[in-house]
Amino acid sequence: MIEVYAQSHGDSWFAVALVNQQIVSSSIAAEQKAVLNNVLTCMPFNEAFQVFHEPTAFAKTALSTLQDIYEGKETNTELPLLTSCLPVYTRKVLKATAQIPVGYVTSYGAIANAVGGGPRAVGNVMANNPFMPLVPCHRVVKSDFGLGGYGGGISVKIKLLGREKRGFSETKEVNLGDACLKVYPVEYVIRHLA
DNA sequence: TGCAAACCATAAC
DNA sequence: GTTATGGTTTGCA
Repeated sequence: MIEVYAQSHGDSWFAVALVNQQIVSSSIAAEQKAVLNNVLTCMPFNEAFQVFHEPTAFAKTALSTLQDIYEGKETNTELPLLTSCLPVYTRKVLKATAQIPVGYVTSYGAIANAVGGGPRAVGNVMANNPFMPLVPCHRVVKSDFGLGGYGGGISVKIKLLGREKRGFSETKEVNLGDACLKVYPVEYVIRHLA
């Protein structure tokens, strides 16, 4: 049985789907219908689910983490993501994406460089990212610092990035173990918007 | 700028 | 197997 929890805060909706204390999918969107639809379509297997209104302690933690990310806060809580049913390449991309620190962005091509494959393949993984925004796919943009897209709506991506400004000015490299990922200050993207 | 062609893993047929 | 599909990239006019 998959448990689904949804809650609104301010102008947005947050939702998570759990199966025995592990996160199967999560989402942020402007409307309740949209978040629910997101988590449900992202669920990797066909199993009965039920929507609950009283969150368990674990669900509360997950939801509040979503909210923290949405507000641009630093989050250290590591939540258990259930990725075992996803294709290997997808997992590699998600893992790399998860390493992008707050305040920085990278490009689809840069990730492709680090984990192998091509930029479009990376784009595909983002488009189907079940763990939005736990895996910060909003920090992945086009190579010219144009926005690219976002599952929760492009305006959400802009809001998120706007709140993640940390005033960094230099590019940096993140160590992925077997490879390096180049990241750029989020300011580059903001500047590109104007 | 704008457009066309190459790119690459997945899912759907 | 084969085809269709992207949250791309790059090169060239």
